[in-house]
Amino acid sequence: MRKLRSTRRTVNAGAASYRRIYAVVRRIPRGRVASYGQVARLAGLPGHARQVGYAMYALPAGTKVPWHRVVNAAGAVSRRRVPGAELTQRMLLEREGVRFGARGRIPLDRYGWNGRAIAAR
DNA sequence: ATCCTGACTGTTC
DNA sequence: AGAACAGCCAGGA
Repeated sequence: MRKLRSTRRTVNAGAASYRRIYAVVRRIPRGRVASYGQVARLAGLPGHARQVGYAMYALPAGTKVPWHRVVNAAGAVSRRRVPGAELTQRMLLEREGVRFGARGRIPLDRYGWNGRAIAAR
């Protein structure tokens, strides 16, 4: 893991980042959601929200990572390349008790994960 | 190695 | 509240 440092820096860093990202996502409590930016920050990659999305995209089918708990900063399910998957995510969240607002947006002040413990609200 | 695209975000209009 | 911009990084062509 740490034997390579300079030449493969890019690839290595990328893989390590993915691991960190997944580790953070795994920590999101059931019935809570976190934004891509928040996950990035907690993973030690501030400002790399986009990469978090990319990492999610790279997740294999049947993963144990609760990727559906990651939404964008607006509290909405981000549109994806493959239409329909958004509904899957929404379904998974509703199954955990997350309620969606009028325009399919989740009130982050209520379901947002504070990054450590479960906020009262 | 260069260019384009994308599960994003904060700032500015 | 919604739209335009620029920044960031990885992967495929």
